[in-house]
Amino acid sequence: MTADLFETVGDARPPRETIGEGAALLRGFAKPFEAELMPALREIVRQAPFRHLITPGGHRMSVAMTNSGSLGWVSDPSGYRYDGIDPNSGTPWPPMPPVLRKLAADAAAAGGFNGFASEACLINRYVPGAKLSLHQDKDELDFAAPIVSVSLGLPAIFLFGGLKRSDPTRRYRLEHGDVVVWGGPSRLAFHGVAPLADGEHGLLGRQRINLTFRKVRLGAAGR
DNA sequence: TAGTTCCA
DNA sequence: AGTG
Repeated sequence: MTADLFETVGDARPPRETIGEGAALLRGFAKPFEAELMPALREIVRQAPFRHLITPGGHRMSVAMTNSGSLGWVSDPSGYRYDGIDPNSGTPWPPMPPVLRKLAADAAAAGGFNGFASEACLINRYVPGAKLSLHQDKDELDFAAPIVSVSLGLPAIFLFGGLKRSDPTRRYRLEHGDVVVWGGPSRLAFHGVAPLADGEHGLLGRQRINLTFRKVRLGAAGR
């Protein structure tokens, strides 16, 4: 009867999960932004198409990337760096749309970090089989600011470890709309993504899109 | 070492 | 198949 209805309507998972010191998983946080988000992403990708970067070790990354904002993360045989210019076009990365800025700032605040003004939004596209091995985000100059990671499309297994590569990792299934925020003592935590399982997502099809927001430069510039 | 592969 |  009605009692059965109420039992199945309630949330099975908590909306906010602590996954480490200064690290939170915000389930479904990006859902309210979805309608504005999708056209904004389409426009960014139109101006700066996804491309597969080469690591300093000479390997082609399975994840395809592009950027939005005043700075973008790039990798080539000479190393990792942030650059204001898209090496493919020779022109600046597409500006970060207000909806992306707002999503990043709101999520950071919900994760315990007020005043987050991201300068760079790295956009990663995973197709089935694509993965990101365990690594640290340490090319930024400002480690006081957190990392904000937004999941869209197919679900993925997120690996979250400690400050040493050898630290044990925990696995979290991230679904469309989930946001992970890590900073403070977790800012340099090793993390990665397991090979994407095949599937079909109603909005994005056979792919996962991840947005990673970072503050790169030191100090008040960019705030 | 934001890589791949093998093996317990 | 997942983990280390």
